[in-house]
Amino acid sequence: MTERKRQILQSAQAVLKMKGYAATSVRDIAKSLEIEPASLYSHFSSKEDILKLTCFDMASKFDRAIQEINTLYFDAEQQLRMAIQEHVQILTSHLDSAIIFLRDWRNLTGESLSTFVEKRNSYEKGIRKIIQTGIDEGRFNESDIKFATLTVLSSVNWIVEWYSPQGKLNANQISEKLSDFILSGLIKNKL
Amino acid sequence: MTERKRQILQSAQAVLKMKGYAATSVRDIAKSLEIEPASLYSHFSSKEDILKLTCFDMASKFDRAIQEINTLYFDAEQQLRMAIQEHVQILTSHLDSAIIFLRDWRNLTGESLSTFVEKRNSYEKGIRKIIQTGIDEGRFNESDIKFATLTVLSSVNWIVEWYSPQGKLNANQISEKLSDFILSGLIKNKL
DNA sequence: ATTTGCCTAACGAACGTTAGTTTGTATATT
DNA sequence: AATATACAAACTAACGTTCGTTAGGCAAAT
Repeated sequence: MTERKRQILQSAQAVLKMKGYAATSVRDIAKSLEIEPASLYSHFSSKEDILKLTCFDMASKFDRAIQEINTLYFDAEQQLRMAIQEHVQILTSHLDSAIIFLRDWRNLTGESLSTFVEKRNSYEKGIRKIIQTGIDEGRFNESDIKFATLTVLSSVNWIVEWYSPQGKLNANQISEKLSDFILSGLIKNKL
Repeated sequence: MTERKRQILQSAQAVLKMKGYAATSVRDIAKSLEIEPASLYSHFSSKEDILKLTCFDMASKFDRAIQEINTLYFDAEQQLRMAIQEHVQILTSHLDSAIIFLRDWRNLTGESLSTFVEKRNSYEKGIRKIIQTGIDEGRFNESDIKFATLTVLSSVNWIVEWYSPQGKLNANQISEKLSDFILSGLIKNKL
């Protein structure tokens, strides 16, 4: 990926996050870069190519993080805290991409869509594994695993709806608060 | 609203929830009803009209629920449990509309958009008020109020991403689990 | 001399929407 | 009972616009 391509991608993402992928035209993206629409095709093969790159880039970041954490020999609580911290870190440090990744992946088509869904499920499985470990260790409540996993992911992902780099909470403060909140709902013998 | 209009609206919502508002054409909607695109305009003034009706219908359902709960003289925990139950009930019993309401409101324009955001903020304020009461009563942790509110709403709203009427959990079971989870994160002296 | 990055011009397809008309059905009048 | 009126709901045909994309060329940098 050339410097210019990365530059264009970034500008495109800034536009896409505002109106959403489907409602944003190639001409909108071009305008933000002050170039002609056709010029984009020197760098990308299609509009969907931009979406694909963005979604898969983010997916692989999450994938890398969870793979690493899953192989570490910490206990479930520590692992979950780390996973949340990494997750929040990725979201907040690539906010434009993150918003597109979370909202617009449904506009992928064909093979891209199915591969993306696979990757997403695999990540979810990584989180689920941590929670399962916590239950097996007798540390977490024996709650519905799928339910617990989705609730964790939802509260983490929603931060893109309100997070601002100028806000009073930075990424680590958010992770900590969120981890405390989530773990108090998971950890045993505390009610 | 005539019977036919309601019928068309319902069919339109079923289509819209799948591809999203922006990616769904008027022709897609018409096809699902086996009528001509132009025929839709006997019932709706524009494509956005369908979105507007859907979003504001849902918004007023939520508004009605929170208004009622806010005026009841229960304690904060009971109020929050009720609010979550009502919220889940509304989401799950109007799943198509709920998905459009949550995902596609950004496609509203002009006055509709700003009015919608107002209504949404007002609902959020209703939830926040309950949590604030809990803190004032000394029952809830003195956490960041905005943070707590958004975390509550995020975990509740995310259920539309996985809920199925055929799933093993019904609306009330989900509300209960979710309430337990959320309240364990809010209630004092339990850690 | 080749490549990179952008341009102009334009393509066909799909878009939301309008105008005007036809059809079927329920109600009111003869 | 037969006929006229009214209205709802659909139709055909088409409008101007915007869409994503392609072809081919030009200028500057390597």
